[in-house]
Amino acid sequence: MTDTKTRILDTALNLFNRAGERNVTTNHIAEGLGISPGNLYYHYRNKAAIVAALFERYQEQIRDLLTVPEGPLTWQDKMRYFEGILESMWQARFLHRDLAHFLHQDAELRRRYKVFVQDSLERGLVIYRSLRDSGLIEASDEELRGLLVNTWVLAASWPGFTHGLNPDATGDEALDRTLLRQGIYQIICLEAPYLRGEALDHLDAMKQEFRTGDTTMDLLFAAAEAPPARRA
Amino acid sequence: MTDTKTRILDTALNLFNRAGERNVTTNHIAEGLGISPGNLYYHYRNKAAIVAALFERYQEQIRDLLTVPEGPLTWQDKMRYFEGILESMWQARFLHRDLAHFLHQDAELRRRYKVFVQDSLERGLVIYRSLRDSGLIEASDEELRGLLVNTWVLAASWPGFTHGLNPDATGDEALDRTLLRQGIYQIICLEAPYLRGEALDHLDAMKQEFRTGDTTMDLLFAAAEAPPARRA
DNA sequence: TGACTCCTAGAGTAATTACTCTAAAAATCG
DNA sequence: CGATTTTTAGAGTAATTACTCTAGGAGTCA
Repeated sequence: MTDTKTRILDTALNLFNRAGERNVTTNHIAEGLGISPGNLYYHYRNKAAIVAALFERYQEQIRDLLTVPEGPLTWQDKMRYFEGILESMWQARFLHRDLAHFLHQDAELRRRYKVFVQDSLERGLVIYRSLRDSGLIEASDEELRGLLVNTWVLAASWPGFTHGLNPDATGDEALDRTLLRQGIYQIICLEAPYLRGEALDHLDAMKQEFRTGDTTMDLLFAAAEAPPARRA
Repeated sequence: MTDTKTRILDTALNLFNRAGERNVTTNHIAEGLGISPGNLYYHYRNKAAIVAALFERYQEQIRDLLTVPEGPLTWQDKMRYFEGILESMWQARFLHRDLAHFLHQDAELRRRYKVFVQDSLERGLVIYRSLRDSGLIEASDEELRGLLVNTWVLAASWPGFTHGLNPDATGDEALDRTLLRQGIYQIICLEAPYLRGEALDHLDAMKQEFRTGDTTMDLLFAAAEAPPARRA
């Protein structure tokens, strides 16, 4: 069995995602994996240390995913990476949800987070430029920067946004995946105007693949307005 | 003097924005405007009631701002409305920051929020369509929907995002305004690819007006990478 | 002035919760 | 096996904090 230290992290992550860090006590975590509170505090100095450890784990994942091998990128490559990143962000969604509070409490975390964002954006810019070199997108450096920031904020905020709209189905794995896919669709929308060549050819298919109309869009755009003309 | 009830709201809003709702006790609020805790509880049943009242006030503001008069819109008109909306979202930034928690706790709030988002997106769609009719933007209904959702999420998340990157200067009014303006810039970036006609003519000027390069972009993109070529 | 309602004060309480402490079991090692 | 270190248990504590309760001031209207 994996060691207690990482089992604590896994359990905490689950509970945090489900109920929000604020609503999960250290006793809950201990109870959640069948150990005593004292035991938990033997492994982690305090609750903040657990959060910090989860944060570290998350950062490493993202950093790895944003490390792209040499050579020209295909559009499929890029989408594959992208799904991984969104997936990681999704798995640690409680972090972004309660980020403001963590950063408010912990100056060291603040410093590290700032570096993390800067580093991620730089790596993202490298990727986008590589895509531009491959003729898959067309945009100025300035446009790329704007796009990148928007992509980042959207990706980081999407889990919290959708969870707010549909918090009833807590732990519904299928719905979760649907909402995650819709998030990818939204980011495709973000990039769509800049796509060229092969990427443009796949755009419609991509949109088709990730749009989850009936679940999410109908959640957002209620039936009140005129339907998309076709469905009638 | 304004009545105690709204003074409580104003004080609470300030403190919540500054420190996060979680870190502001009812005693803090009372102390903040020089009344007793008991007095506060005479006016509001509990802390959640204060949040709910602020939420209500915020929703009304946004709803009003998204109610656009008849007739064709100019691009300037639209930007004017937009600034107002962003401003309102900024003033109630603690709400979006801690939204997940509030929605988690209160089923009624959840219902109202969902309706609010749907209503806002519908109103936004009306505005975008009107801009399309005026020849200021060109996009399919589907593209408009995607754009709209992204705009909403970005606008709602921007305050929390920037605050996370620079939480040291709490209450620095000048910096706050700068970050708000950068948020508008980001949304311009979002819309830019769809602009046509008169809107396109003003695009560069708009970007110029709202970009706050030295403060924010340098906050995001550290000096590590090659500078934008021009500045050297 | 007197009665009545609205508003205010502030000490006090009950419950939550992060965290501590002691001691014992389990594992590791010579 | 004996000694030492690592891991576990779980009862207990101190502090925070949302909220209550009683009692008194301040307008208002007859």
